[in-house]
Parts: sequence; C-alpha cells; structure tokens
Amino acid sequence: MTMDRRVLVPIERPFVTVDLVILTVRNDRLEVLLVRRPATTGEPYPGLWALPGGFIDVGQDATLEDCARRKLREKTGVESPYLEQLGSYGSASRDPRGWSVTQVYFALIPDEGIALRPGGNADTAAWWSIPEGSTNLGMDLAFDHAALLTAALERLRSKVEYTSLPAFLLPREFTLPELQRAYEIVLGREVEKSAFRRRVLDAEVIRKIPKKTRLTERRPAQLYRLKDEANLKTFARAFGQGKRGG
Amino acid sequence: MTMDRRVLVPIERPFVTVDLVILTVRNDRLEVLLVRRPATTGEPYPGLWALPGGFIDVGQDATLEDCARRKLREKTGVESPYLEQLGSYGSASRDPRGWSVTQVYFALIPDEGIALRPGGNADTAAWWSIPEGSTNLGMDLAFDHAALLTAALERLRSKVEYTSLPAFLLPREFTLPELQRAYEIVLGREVEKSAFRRRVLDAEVIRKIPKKTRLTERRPAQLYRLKDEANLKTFARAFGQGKRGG
DNA sequence: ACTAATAAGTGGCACTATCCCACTCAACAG
DNA sequence: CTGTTGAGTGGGATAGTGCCACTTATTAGT
Repeated sequence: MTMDRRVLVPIERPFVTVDLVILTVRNDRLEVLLVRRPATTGEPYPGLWALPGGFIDVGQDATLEDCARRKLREKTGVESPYLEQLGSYGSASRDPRGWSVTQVYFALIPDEGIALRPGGNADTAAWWSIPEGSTNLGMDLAFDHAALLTAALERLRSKVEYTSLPAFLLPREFTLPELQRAYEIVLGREVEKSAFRRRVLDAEVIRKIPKKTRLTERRPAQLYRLKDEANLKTFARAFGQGKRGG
Repeated sequence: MTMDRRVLVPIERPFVTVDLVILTVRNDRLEVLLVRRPATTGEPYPGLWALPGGFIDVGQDATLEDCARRKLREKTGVESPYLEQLGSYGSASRDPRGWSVTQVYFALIPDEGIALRPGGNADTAAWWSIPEGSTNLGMDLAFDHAALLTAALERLRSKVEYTSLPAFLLPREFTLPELQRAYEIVLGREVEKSAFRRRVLDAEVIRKIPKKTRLTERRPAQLYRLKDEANLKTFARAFGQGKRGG
C-alpha cells in the first residue's frame, strides 16, 4: 500500500471484516455453515441468515488469515482446514452502517467430529444444503452474502476441474469411490469412473494406505490418503510444457 | 460480513488501501509501473519504489473496484484495462503505522498512448522491466510490495497457460506472431508456432479484421482483434466435460 | 527480372490423455 | 451355489498438442 502524505489519518476509514464460506460434504450434499443474525433492533438484517464472520481483532490477530482461522476454530473447532482467500468486497452500500470491506475466505472441512459452537453472541449456527448443481441457496441472506456464497461456489467448481480440492471435504482416509462421489457432488454432474481413477492416481496426489481396507456391505475398497495435505496439487496439462524445458 | 453486536464501533479499525500492479509489454519485456515514495521524514520507506496505490476515498469511490480504476486512470490515463483483483493482504506488521489491509488489483494495459502522470503528491512514476522468467525485480520495494508483485506475476503466469490474457497487453489490433510473442514474454519460454495458432484460433477468442494487413519488412501478417474484450476466455479442457451434459 | 533471405502461414504424423464401454473381481444374501 | 452389487481393470475411438517440414508473400540485392 502507499499512503497519501497529505492525509496521514484519513477522515473516514471503511470498516473491515472477515467472512467465511465454510463448506463440507454431509448427507451426500454440499453444505454451507450459516449463522443467524441477532433479532435485536438496531442490528442490520435482523433474523436473517448470514455467513459467519466479524471484525478483525487488531490486538489478537496478527494477519488476515489468522483472523479467518480463529473464526473458523471458534465456530467449528476445526484446526487445519483447507483455507483459501476468495477475495474482498467493498462498497459504500453493502452494509447500511457505512463504507465496509469484507475479506472473504472459503474453507473446506471434513464432516467428522465437528461440534458447532454458538458464537460469543449466542448465534444460532446451522448447516444448509446446497442444491446439486446450484450456486445459491435460493433464499435471501444478510448483506451481500448471497453473492459471496455464489462466488465461492463458482470458484470451488472451477478449481475442482483441475485440482484435488474435494479430498479436503472428506475424512483423512477415504476410498476412491468416495472421492469420486465428492467430485460429483461439487461439480453437479456425473464423472466417469475409469477416467477418474486413472487421472487421480496418475497425478500422484494421494497415496494408498498399505494393508488397510474398509469393511462394507460389498467388496471392500482400498483406502487412500492425501500425500501432501498442505499443498493442493494441480492436474491437467495446459499450454504446452513442451520438452525444451521452461 | 457479520458484526459482533457487543462492539458496534470497534475500538481500532485497521486502515485500508488499494494497490495496483500495472503491467504492460514494452521493449520486448514485461514491465511494471512503480512510484517513488516521498523522501519526507516521518514517511515510511522514504525514497523507495512502491506499487502505486493509496487510500479509499469513501466520498468518491462507490466500490473497491471503482477505487482501483480511479487510481489507474489518475496514473496512466487508461480507461478500460483488464483489471482483476489479486487478493488482500493484511497484518499488524506490514505497515509501520499500524494494522493495515491492502486490496491488490492487477491491471494489464497496452503500451499505446500512455502518458504517465505524476500523482497529486508529485510522485515519480516509472516503468521497470521484469527479467524474463523472473517473478521479481531483484530489488527492495517499500512495504511488502515485492511479495505482492511476485504474487501478481505468478498469478499472471498461471492464468496465461489457459486464457487469452496476453491479448490485453497488446494494442487493440495485433497479429498472431505479436500475440505469440506476448505469450512468450509472459511465460518466459518459447511457444511452438503451429500449435499456438491452432489453439488460439480454435478457441475463437479473437476475430480476423476483414481486409486489413500491416505493412512490415517481410510478408504482411493478418490483423486480429479480441472478440469480447469484456470477458476473457478460457481454453484448454479439464476434467471431462463429457457428453452427457452438466 | 531473377534470386536469396526472411517471416507468415499451413499440413500431417506421432503421442498422449480422455471418453466410453465392457469386462473381471470380491464380498454378501438367499 | 448362484445372483447381485459395487470395486477395480483394460482397450479401442477420439481429440488436443508437439514437432517438423513445407508453401506463400514480401523485401533486398544483383
């Protein structure tokens, strides 16, 4: 950033928040975590559902991402999710209280051991199911949150085409059919089994768990785990890596 | 965003800025626009080069993007660039004056009719050449701007693999060899002519200009123009669009 | 004029990832 | 033992790309 030296402290600062689009796969559906706005008079959008989020605590949060992690932890107890910045949205009109900027993050977490914790202001938190193939919930959300959710879903869908993202929606150990199903749920369309397996296995993003196999109704399936949970990998080829190096 | 109702006006708000990574192709190189920080005492990073940017003017700018466009216009006179949000960077330490958040945009503009205009505070503005294949300038910049520049270059490179972005670095009318060269400059590697042409033409992102042809030293080349300058197109295939729809 | 040089533009074959379909394999139910 | 179901494999058809050789259009030089 660069400061305009004529105005060391600008007369009016926009206020800054962090909002989270927390997604998981539950009940064979993609679901998003929402919180209910307090019904208190004076509050904007009372009683409406909204994305979880809030102010940056300049005393507590060292960085924007820290702030997002803290809020996620407070709401779900999840410590190490897949967390990515979606973008920031700022305007004079998006919040009736004044010029505001929100930094939106989206998190992918597995549906295991999640205990929803009401926030300090006793929010009601709940999972909402996203219709397959849709990029919205078909209902109003507070502020511009419906648009933020749509942006997150579009980003997720487009990244899924060429990354291993859906693995973060599953428990640490999963089978290939489960992973395939996660792709299908996110993409909203069927995926061909044989091509899917080759693609995923050739990309070497997951590794077989030696002797383990899960007992189910039918033939047991091989279990896998993400190779490097920190970095998500990219498949597909693109422009022509060529053979002359680059 | 969601406001914590216990604190309607938080005690301390971070300050918010917008910074720009303005790129063009000049002199057969990718170049970035930088401004020099004032040498005034009390200013952070006096005399160092920085990305152009500054505070949001809550009275003038309706949205973040408006703010970015305004600053670009003020610096270069360019009205309709390719403009994309890169992300936001916020922390307690990135600016010595306090907790700050910057919204970084990157703009691609053609090198035609650009008159660099010194900012209101008489900044010195200049184009800096980025070494081919590099993601930095090899010198210090003010604040965390070196990191922001690197992020912008990485984003540009990765998007170039599957989009028509480099067309925005050229004048409205260009030849295929010129476009190919722009790709090569951005990617930092050579691109095969025949494959490049097929790829670009098949993607139908550019259209032939009927009878025009440019007079050069050798055989004249066909001129093209972007089909839809608003939306950039994506090539490449990805996960399996299949034929069952989706 | 004719020829050489240079860059624009075209065409074809090999390679490879995907699509799609058929097949085998391992467990369970009756 | 047989049928059913879902896991896992294999192969031919298709399509985008890498690579390379070829043709075309123009200028410079003799």
